[in-house]
Formats: sequence, structure tokens, C-alpha cells
Amino acid sequence: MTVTIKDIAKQAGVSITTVSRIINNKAEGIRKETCEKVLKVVEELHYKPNSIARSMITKKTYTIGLVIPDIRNPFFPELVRGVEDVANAAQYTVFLCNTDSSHRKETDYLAIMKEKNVDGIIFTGPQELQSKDFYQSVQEYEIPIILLDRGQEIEDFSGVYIDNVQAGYMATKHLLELSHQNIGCITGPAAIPNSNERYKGYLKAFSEFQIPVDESIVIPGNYQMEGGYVAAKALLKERDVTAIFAFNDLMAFGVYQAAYELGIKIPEDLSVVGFDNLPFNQLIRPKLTTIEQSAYKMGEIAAKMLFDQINNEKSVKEQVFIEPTLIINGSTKEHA
Amino acid sequence: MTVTIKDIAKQAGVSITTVSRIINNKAEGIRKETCEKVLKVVEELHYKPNSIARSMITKKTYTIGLVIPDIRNPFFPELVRGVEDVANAAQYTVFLCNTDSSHRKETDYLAIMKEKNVDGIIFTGPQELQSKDFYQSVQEYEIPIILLDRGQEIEDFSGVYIDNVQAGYMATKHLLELSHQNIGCITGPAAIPNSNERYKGYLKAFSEFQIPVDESIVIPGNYQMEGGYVAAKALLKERDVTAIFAFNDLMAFGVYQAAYELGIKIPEDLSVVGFDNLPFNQLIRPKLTTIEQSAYKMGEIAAKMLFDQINNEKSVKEQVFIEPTLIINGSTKEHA
DNA sequence: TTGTATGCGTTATCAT
DNA sequence: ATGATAACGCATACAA
Repeated sequence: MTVTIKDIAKQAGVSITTVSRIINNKAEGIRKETCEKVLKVVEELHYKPNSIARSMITKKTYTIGLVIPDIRNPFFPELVRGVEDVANAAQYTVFLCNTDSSHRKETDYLAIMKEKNVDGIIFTGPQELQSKDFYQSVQEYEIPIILLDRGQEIEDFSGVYIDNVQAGYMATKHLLELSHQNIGCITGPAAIPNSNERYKGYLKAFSEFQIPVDESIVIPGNYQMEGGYVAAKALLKERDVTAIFAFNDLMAFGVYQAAYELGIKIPEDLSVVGFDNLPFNQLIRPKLTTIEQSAYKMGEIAAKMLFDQINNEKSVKEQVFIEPTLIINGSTKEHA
Repeated sequence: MTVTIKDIAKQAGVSITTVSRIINNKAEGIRKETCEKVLKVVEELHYKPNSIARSMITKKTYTIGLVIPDIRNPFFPELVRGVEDVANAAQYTVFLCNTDSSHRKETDYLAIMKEKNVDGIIFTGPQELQSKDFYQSVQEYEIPIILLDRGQEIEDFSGVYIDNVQAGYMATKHLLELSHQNIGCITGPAAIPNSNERYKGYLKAFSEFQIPVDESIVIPGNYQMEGGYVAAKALLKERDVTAIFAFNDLMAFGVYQAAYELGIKIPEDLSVVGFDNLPFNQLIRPKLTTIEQSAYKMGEIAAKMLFDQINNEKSVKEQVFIEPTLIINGSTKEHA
């Protein structure tokens, strides 16, 4: 039998109200002796308040939902930790929900979060552009929600995103400044917003350097290592590129492999820039020059924004764009 | 204002009991018309039952706690997914709790799980041997709990573990069968059980091949890349080894780096075996021969065991030891 | 300084 | 086939 506030009250010879006050630090007008007496009983019986019952009254669960595509995608563990650390510090617990970007799983989980009365939700949707209809049902739930990393086109939701245009710009500019001109570009799938944004940055840099863009060396990838490998093989065998900007690290590693097989040395013969700064960047040689997204920081900021919204009830929507960082490592070199 | 069962009852002109029965599929003795009428109102008002209130009565939250050291450790995302997939299929939601193996955070989270009335807990503790005292407090909570990956020495808890002796044995045997005799061994920190188990396997293989073990080429590492690097430098410069068995992949990658810097070719001059089969094994060349732990499977099994315990209330403790798999890749080669 | 009573939204027991 | 009501464990308005 689990011990309740009633048991404590009886055992200590006081009312449950008194116990409640004491365990909730609202003991202002309570005698020290009573306080100690109750606390002693609490200790003895190992009493733990039932947060379920508490939530019934307070309408707060001190729980948030974190909905992401897949924790196995190496981008997410950092992000999740960022969220959790902030949540934990605020006495919150987090539900982890993997959706595989399946519309059904997303909808299901969102409904479950509603039923479980989470105080807020942090949501990372699929890469593909979402119809607003989808998010409308979420709005009906009246639960504070922060979008994370994906969905910036839905402007009536608060969200935290990477400034992908700026990121693409920085990466490309870095290569241009190293005197590269034939800079191959391996993008993400066509429909994916962040890929398109990065490409805008690529164009912007070329434009700034007043160099024409050769669209034949812009190849769509799939954000997988394999896609980077295939694209790189095409670029290196048929085209005359001295540098490649891959829109994520996984594809950049594919470029490494292709170069390796073709006997092309990085960075002597080919400069490579990636995107993500995945943890295993620490393990490859030469280390990849890449764009750091700071997933941890994104998670932190999203969580902070969420708690702001939860606590202040301010429904001011804001979209935060995080400045990426260019991490210069050994995979890029001045073009002779 | 959020809509409750009362609203549905009023709107449909029935009692809340009837509504409750219908939404819980206990509509056996209820007229079809009534049923449809109620369901229609439920639909119209977008009613979602409040699982908090439901839990008050049923004493079930359909929630489990997953307590791990750090999701950023590449071993855990797979494991977490394994747990979540099973949980999700069983209509459960999971709290993710990162403890950094801090005793305080562990204790705190466990208490929080108790307060939030989770139906069960899956717990991965710190590497270091735990005193039974610690787990005693958990037992008082009377919540089903499954230990995962760490804590096999606490035999009165159910748990899922890797058979580390077998794993160490398989890795070493593989090298011995490739005619290596001077097989350097980079272990984990001394106090860590799984390292000691793996070492037992190492010894067992040598014993089986009737080859004496040279303890001077057994070097304690720290499970970090840096530790593998340092140990490998020592082994390769001062000792005469033709193969190295590192007790995890991270250290094996350190071996790669050391070999690279010393101009030693893998696998031509040095065979290397790791442990974990981390995802980024796919990215390095040559691919690392290693032991696969199948973290996903561990998570799955642990979750299944937990639900067994939750549903059957059978308190039969069982310890499951998962057979590891030797993944043979390009980092090992017959010794000339 | 402390206690009594009400209600949170639901399920379960017992009627009808 | 359906309904009234107690109970779950707690916080809170109101009393004393």
C-alpha cells in the first residue's frame, strides 16, 4: 500500500491541509514544532506526493513532450540533451517521442501529449514542407508549442531554426576566399526547405564575388553518405572541380570515400566543406571543415522559449534564427 | 476551456457513465444509437479523455521511465529507440532521463519517476560497481524495474546485459585464428565490470589456444579515443604487437590515429578489433572489425521484460545475457 | 496557527 | 440498457 498525505496527517496528528502546506513550502504560518513533526513522519514513511493527484488540481504536470523524427539521427541526441538539461533545471520531465517523420505517428503522439496533459511541446516535424492544416489541429489543443529546426515556413508558430542561408553563404565564401572557383555543390533533396536555403547562401556568395555559377556542378543529393559518394564520383570524374560543398556531413563523408577511391587527396587536390559537425568528425582525417549547427544550443533555446510561454502565458510568436559557425579544419586549403 | 466527459454527457443527453463506457470500448450492453450519438458529440467537441484523471482511478499511467547516463553517448540512441518502439506499440509513453551517471541525478530521477507514478522503469546505471544499498531504495518504490547493460552483479534485479566474457573471447579468438600471438589489449578502467568480463574472455581464448598471456601488453584505457591513442602509442613503439584488441570502438579509433601517425598500416602491419560497432564505423577506412552489441535489441528485450512484469505481476527475476556478434571488417588480417 | 470541505475528471460499484 | 454516486490523492477557499 502506498502512503498518502492522509497517512502522514493521521500519523502526525494534524490535518492533511497542514501536511500539504508543509510539503509545498507554504509553511509560513506554521509552528516550527508542527513542521518538524510532520517532516519527521514524512521521512519515516518515505512519503512521496502523488504528482498525478496534484496535477488534477493545479492543472500542471511539469512534463513536456519532445517530438522528433528519430533519435538515431546523430543530429538529435545533442538537441535532446539541450532540451532536457533546461527542462530538468526547471523541474520538468520530458517525454521522448520518435515519429520517423510519419504523419500518423506525429498526429498520434501529439494527441497523446494532449491527453497526458503536458505543459508544452517541442516539435520537430518532417523535412518536407507542411501544410498549415496539419498544425491547425495542434493549435486547437491550446498547448504551448515550439517548433524546432523544421517548419520555419509556418510563421504563426514560435520556433528555433538555423539560419541556413547564412550557413550556406559562410561555407561557400570560405571556399571562394581560398581562391576556389569551381565549387561543386551537393544539395539535399529538392523539396527540402533547409537545402533550398543553403543553396540561396551558395548563390549569394558567388554573387558577392561576382563569379558566375555553373549549375552543372550543382548536384542533388539525398543527405545520405551514399548520395554524397555518387554525386562526388560524378563531379570528380566528369567535371573540373577543386572544391565541394556538401549540404551535410554524411554526404561529405561520401565525398571522402569517392576521393579516396579515385586517388584524389584531400585537401591537396580537393577541398571539402560539410554541414553539421557531427561528433564523428573528431575521428576522421583530415578533420572536416564544416558548419556547426549547435544542436545542443538549439534545444536549450527552444526549451527556454517554451518555459517562457508556459509561465508568462504570453502568446507572442517569435522565430529565432541561430547563427551557424564555420569550423575550419583540415579538409580545406588554398587553391594553387 | 477544455472539454470534459461531463460536457459530452450533457450535450449527448446521457450520463457520464454511459460516455465513459463508450469511449473505453465497454459498450457491450449499450444501444447502437446511443453509442453513435455519443461518438458524434465526442467528434464534434474534439473530446480527448484526460489520462491524468483516469490514472487516479486505474492506478496506471501507461508511462515508463528510461533512465540512462547520456543520450549523447552513441551507444544509447539505438537502445532508446528499441525501448520506445516496444513501448509505443504497447500504448506506452517514455520519459527520457539523462543522469550523467551522477548518483544525485539518478536518485532524483528515480524519485520523480515514483512521484509521477510510472508503471515501470528501465535503468542503466553507472559503469562502476554499485552498492546494493543504492538499489534498495528503489525496491521500496515497488515499481517494476529492469536493469539494462550495467548492474549485472546486482542479481536480485531483472536485467538485460551483453555477455561480455563471450564477446572478449570471440574477439580474441578471431585474432588468434589469424595467427596473431602478440595481441595487445587496451582495456577499460580497472573498476569497470564489463571491462573485467571482456578481459576474462581474452584470457579464456589464450588459454584455449594454449598460448601464454603477456601481461605487459595489456594496458588499461579509459574508453575514450584519447586513451586508445596513448595506449597504442606505447604498444606500438615499445612493444612488439601485431594486433590490438581495444575494449571499445572509440579507443580503437585512437589506435587508428596512433598507427596513422607512426606510419603503421592497418591491416597490413597491424590488425585491430574494437567493441560496439558504432554507427560511424561505416565511415572509416578500413572499416573496423568489432563486436556488435545490438543496443536496439537490448532495448527491445528490456522493454518486453518490463511489460511482462507490469502485466503479469510475476516477480520472477531473470537476467538475460545477449550473445554478441563478431563483425569482421577490413581492420583484421592473417598474420604473415 | 490549524482544520473542514469542496472539487479536479475520471472509473467503478451498485442501483434502477 | 443506463444512471447516480463514491472514490482516487491532493490543493485550496474558507472557517475557526
